[in-house]
Amino acid sequence: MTKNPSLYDPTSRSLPISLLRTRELIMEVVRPMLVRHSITEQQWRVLRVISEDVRLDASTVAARACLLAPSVTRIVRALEKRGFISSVRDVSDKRRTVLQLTEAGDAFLEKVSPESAEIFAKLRRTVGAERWEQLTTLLSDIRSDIQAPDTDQSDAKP
Amino acid sequence: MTKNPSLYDPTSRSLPISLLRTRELIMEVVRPMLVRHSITEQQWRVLRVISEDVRLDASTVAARACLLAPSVTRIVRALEKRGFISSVRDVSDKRRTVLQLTEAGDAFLEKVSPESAEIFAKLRRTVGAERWEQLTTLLSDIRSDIQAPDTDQSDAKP
DNA sequence: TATAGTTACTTAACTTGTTAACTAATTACT
DNA sequence: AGTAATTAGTTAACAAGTTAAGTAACTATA
Repeated sequence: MTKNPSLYDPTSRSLPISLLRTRELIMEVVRPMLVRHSITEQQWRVLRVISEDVRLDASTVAARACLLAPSVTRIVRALEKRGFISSVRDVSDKRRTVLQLTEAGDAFLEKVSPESAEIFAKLRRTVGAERWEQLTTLLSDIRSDIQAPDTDQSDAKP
Repeated sequence: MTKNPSLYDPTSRSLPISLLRTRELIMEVVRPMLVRHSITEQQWRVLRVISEDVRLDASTVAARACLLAPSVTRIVRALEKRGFISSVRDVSDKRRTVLQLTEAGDAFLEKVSPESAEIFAKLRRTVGAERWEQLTTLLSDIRSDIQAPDTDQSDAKP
């Protein structure tokens, strides 16, 4: 059996693995809070995404929360049952479902907010505010690059 | 219903969500390759992790591949069946399972390697080598910070 | 204005991940 | 040495994600 360490980056420098491990480390700190409030990670993401806009259709929420459509169907049902969001058929395009935060959903976010803020403030102190900012900015920039791979068409399809 | 945009960071700057979205964007490019070689993301991570050391126990693999123990049990069985790894009971601690890459597993990694390298080289070019390095380094550093929250014991338990 | 093609979402079947309970082995304590 | 506590891993039951097929609505085109 040949050990060939030069074939791949060490997993500590593989970007997908590195992103996953870092996220996992952060979520270990955050998860207990979500459990206390009886909400899943995915439901939490959907709430956060919906709270950013007045009205959002299900597909957009799926994309922004990194979920597939069938998962969103279930999560929306759960959040609706809990009274945190409303889902209404779009009048101008009856295929679409328009999702909105309810007052109860908004109140829930407000209730959880201080706890969440404290956790992240502490994490931010641990890694240093500067580096924290650096990371969020880098991630955001890199996503833009990948989504809109700039003017270089050298190996784009003809 | 009150829209209160100041309660939380926009999701684009929330670190857990940002890490997830960035990873998702990268995996969209990588996934077709894994599908072509009939291997799941999780199996791939386990293979990569195991390939980094001569022998590794299942718990260590679980931690490094961001998987839970029961998932590792299943994945190990699948990779073993495919002949990519061997799992043997540790002689000095009979609770432990020692995992090792087989020749076939090594050959598989070598076979997939060029494809993988090409995909990542291209991604790296897209975001710029400098920023790519910056990100991997930042992530690695930040993980160290969180794992070993340095000398500040101001709110550590007594 | 039919109709072929596409889009948005849902449902169903299957696969995976998750939690909790369990077995076996090792370590710590008296 | 003997027993309690801990650790490593597995199993089983359940929850969640995934794929593929299906329905309804909309768009483009002939």
